[in-house]
Amino acid sequence: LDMFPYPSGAGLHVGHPLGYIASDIVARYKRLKGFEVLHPMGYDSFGLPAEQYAIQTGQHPAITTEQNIARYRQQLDRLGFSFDWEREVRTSDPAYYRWTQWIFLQLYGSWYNVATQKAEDIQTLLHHLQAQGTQNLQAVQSEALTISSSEWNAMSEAEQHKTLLNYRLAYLSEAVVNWCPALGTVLANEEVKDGVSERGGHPVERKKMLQWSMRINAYADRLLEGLDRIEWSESIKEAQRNWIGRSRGSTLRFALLHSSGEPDGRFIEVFTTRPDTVFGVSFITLAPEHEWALELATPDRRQEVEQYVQYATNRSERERQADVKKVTGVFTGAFVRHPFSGEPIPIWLGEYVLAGYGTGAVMGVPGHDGRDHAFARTFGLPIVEVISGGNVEEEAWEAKTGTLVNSDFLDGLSVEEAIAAAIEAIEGEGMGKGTTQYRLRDATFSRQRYWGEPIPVYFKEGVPMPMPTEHLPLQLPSVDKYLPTESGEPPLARAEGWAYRPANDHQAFPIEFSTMPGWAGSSWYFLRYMDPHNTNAFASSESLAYWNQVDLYIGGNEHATGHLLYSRFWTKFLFDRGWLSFDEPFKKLINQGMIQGTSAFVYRVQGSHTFVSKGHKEKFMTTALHVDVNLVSNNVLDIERFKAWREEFRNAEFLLEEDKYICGSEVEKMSKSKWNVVNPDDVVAQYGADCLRLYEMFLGPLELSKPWNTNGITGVSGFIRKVWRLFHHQGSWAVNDEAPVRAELKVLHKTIKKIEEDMERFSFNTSVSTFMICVNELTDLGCRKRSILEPLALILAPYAPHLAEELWERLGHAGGIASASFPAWSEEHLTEDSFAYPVSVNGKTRFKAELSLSLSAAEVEAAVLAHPDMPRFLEGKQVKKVVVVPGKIANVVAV
RNA sequence: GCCCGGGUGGUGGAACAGGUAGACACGCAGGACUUAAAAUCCUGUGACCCUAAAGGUCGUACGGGUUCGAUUCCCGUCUCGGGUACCA
Repeated sequence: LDMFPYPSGAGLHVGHPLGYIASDIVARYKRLKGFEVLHPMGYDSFGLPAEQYAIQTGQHPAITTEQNIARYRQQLDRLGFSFDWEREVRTSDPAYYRWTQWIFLQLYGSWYNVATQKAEDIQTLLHHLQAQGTQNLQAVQSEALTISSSEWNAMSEAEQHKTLLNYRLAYLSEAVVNWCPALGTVLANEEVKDGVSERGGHPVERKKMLQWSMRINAYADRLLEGLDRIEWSESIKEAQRNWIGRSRGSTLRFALLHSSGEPDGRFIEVFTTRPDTVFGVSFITLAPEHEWALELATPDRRQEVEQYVQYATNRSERERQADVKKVTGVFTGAFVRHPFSGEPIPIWLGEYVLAGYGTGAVMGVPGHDGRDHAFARTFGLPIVEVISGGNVEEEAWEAKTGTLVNSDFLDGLSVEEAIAAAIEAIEGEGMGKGTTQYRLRDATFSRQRYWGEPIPVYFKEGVPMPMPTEHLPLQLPSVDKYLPTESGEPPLARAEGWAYRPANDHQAFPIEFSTMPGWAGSSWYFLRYMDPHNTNAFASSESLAYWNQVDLYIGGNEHATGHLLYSRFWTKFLFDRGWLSFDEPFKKLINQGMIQGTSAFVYRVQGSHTFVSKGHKEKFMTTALHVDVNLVSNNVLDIERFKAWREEFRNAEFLLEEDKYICGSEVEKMSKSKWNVVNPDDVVAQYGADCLRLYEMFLGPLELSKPWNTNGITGVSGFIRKVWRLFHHQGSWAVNDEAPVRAELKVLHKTIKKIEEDMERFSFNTSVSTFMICVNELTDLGCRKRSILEPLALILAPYAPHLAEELWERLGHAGGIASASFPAWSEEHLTEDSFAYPVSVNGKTRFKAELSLSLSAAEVEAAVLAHPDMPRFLEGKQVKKVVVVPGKIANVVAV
C-alpha cells in the first residue's frame, strides 16, 4: 500500500513515484512468488487547494479535482505501475464518504468504558445511567459528573443528549481551538507549526468555539502499547510516543488560605511528576487563564494582576512561542498552605504555565526544575535544595540521582524511593493521588470549509442529533460562493434548504455547517480497498478477514503524528466495536526519503544587467537568483535559452570563465518556486519508464533523503542496453537452446538468491547492482542461452516490467509474465570447487575459505592445516588455534 | 534543551551474523573501433612509500576499550540531518 496522494494541480515530480516504485516492485515480486497481492491506489481528494482555487475562480472544486486526478492517472500509467484500478477510491466521492460519515456516527454513538478498556455502544452507557447514574461509572469523559439515576431519569431528552456529549467519542464542546483567520477555519494541533498554519503559513490564534472533537485520548495508552507490536521505524514510533507524551506523577492539593491565615475550604490542585521534591516548593504558579486567577488577587494586588492577565491573554500563541525565554509573572497576594510543613506559600501567575495541560497550576520547585528556577531568580523567590548533588543557587538540579535532604520524612531516600514514599503519603492524607497525564489533546474535528465531508448531524432544540444512517451519504450541497457568510458562518450556511426533514414530521431541522478535516477520509481508506463497491457496509467482514492488515505501507514521514496516528485510532475503535478483527492497521511501515531538488543559481551584479560566472562572484556585490534547472546542464548555463526565458534577461550581459557561464547549485526542497522541479514525464521521454524505475531505486536506500541528479542515469541506461544485447546480436534475436555450463548456472543462481535476499530486506538499491553484475558476467561469458536468459527476464520483471514483458513475449510465452512464477535457486549450482586458500600473512595466516555449507568446522580446520602452503606461512611457528567462520575466513593464530 | 537517525574514496553508495573495507555506478585518466561524432569495448583509479617484478605502511569523523580479528559491539568527544518543546 502506498499513501494515496492529494491530487494537486502541479502534477507529479520525480520525488512522488519513489515509494510507488518500491511498492510496485514488491507487489510484482510477491505475485510472481504466488501470493495474491492487493496493490491499490486512490486519491485523498478533499482538501484546501481545490477550495482556494474555487474561491478565486468560482470553479466547483469537484471539477478541478477531477481534472487533477486525470492528470495524475496519466502520469502514473506512464511509469508502469501494476495498481488494481478497479479498486480505486476517492475520498470526495459520495459513495466513499457515505462510509466516512457512517464511521463518524458510530464514534458519535460510542463511549469508552475504562472498566472493559474498550469502546462500547452508547446504549450500554444509557442503561448504566438509568440504573445507577454515574455511580460506579468508569468512562473517559470531558469532565467528571455526578448524577444519580433519579436525576438522570428526570432529565428531558434534550438534557440527556447534552449530557451524553460528555462521554461520546465524537462530541460537540466549547473548546479552545487554533483559529486561523486568513484561512477562515480551525486547525488541528498537527496542522499548526511554530504558531502559523502548516499550509500557507498564516498566523493562528487561540479562540473558544463550539467544536466537534474526537476523544482520541481514550486510546492514549493503547496507541502507545500498540507501537511495540508493529514494524515501524524507531523515529516514527518515538515521534508518536512524544506526541502522546505520557507522564506519570501525582496530583497534589494545596489548601487555599483566607486572608486571616486560616484555610478557606478551597484547594488549588497541581500535577507533578516529581512529588519527591514537595519540600522544595517555595511558590505556586497558575496559568494566567486559570479560572481563579483574578479572584485570588488581594485588593492591593488587583490592578497589577488584571493588567498581567490582560497582557498574557492578548499575546498570540506565536508571540508566546517566539520568546519562551522571557520570564513574566505577577504575585496575586494570596497564599496556600504547604500540605506537610504547613508553611504559607505564595501564589503567582506565570505565562510559562499552560492552561491546557494538567490542572493549569504547578508547584514551583526552583531547586529542581529549570523553569521554576528561572522564575524564582527573576522574582527573588527562595530556592531550597531538597536533593543533594548540585549547586541549586547556580542551576536547577534536575537529575533523578542524589539523596533527599531538607525533606522531613523523605530525608536520606533516593529519588526513586522518595517518589514512591511521597505518593503514598499524599494518597494517605487524601491530598491527591498518583495520576498519568498525557500531552495528547482530543482532536478537533470541525472545519469551517466547503470541500470536505459534511458532518451528518442536525440540531433539534439546539441539541445535536445523529442523522439516520439510511440518509447517508449526506451530500455536499451546492453553494453560490465558497466563502464564509457575512456573519462568519461556514460556507455550508449559504446552501439553500440545508436542513433535515424527517419522513413523518413537517419540521425542518438545521444541519451542521462545518465539514470534516482532511484526515477523516484518510483514516480508513485502506479498508475500503478491500471491498470498494460495497453498498451495505464500508467493507464486508469476509473481505476484511481475507485481506486483514496492510502488510507493507510505504509513505513519507511527514504523517508521523497526523494520519498515522488517526488511522491507528480509528482502526482500534472499529476493532472495539467488532467491525474489524485487527487493531493495528499497518504491520510494517517504510518511510521513503524525500527527493530534493538541486537548484541552480546565477549571480547578478547588484544594480546591473551583468551576470557573473560562479568563479567571479566574490569580486562583485551579487544577488543570487534561482534559474530553471532545465536551462542548465553540468552547471553550465545555456545562455541563449536563458535570455529567452524571461523578458527581463533579454539584454543580459555575462562575465564568463573559460567561455562558459558556470552556475552555482544548492540542494533544496523540490518546488515550483525554486525552479528545480524535475518532471518524471521528461525522464521517461528520454530514457524510458524502466530506466526511471531502476534509477530511482539505484540512487540509494529508499529511506534516505537525497538530491535528484541524473549524473548516474547513463549507467542504468547502459545496463538496460546490455540486457537487450544479451538477447540480441546485431539487431536480431540471438537466444539459443544450448545447454548451460556450470559457470553460467552459478551466475544465474547467485543472482536469484541475492535478489530474494535483497527483497526480504527491502534493499532495492543493492538489487540493481546485483542485476548489473549478473549481466556483466553473462556478457563476459558470451551466454545467450534460453535456460539462463529466461529466468533472468523473470527476476528482472518487478524492476523493469516493460523490458521484461517484451522479452518474455519474444521468448515465445503467451499470456504475459504475470502468469509465470519466480525461479528458484539451488544450492547445487552455488558450491565452490576449491574450498580454502591462503590470502595473506600478517603475523597470523588468513585463509579464504569459500566453503560448501555441508562441511563442518572441524573438517575445515583439518583441511586448512593440511594445506600445502601452510608451512611457508607458519615460518616455523606453532599453531595456537584456528578460528573458522564457515563461508568466510579461516584465521590461523601462530606463536 | 530533549528525542531519533547519520558521519566510509573526487561523487552516490556496498559490506546482510564481528571475518579480504570501498561491491555496483558516476566522474576522471589512458587506450581500441570511427573521416568524425554518437554508441560500444578495454585498462587504471582510497592515500602514501617503494619496486624490474614484487612488496609495504596508513586508512570507515575523533579518542579510548573488548576481541585472534572492529565500518560493525562498548565508553567518551566532535559534527551533520530530522523531529519536538515553557507539557510541570
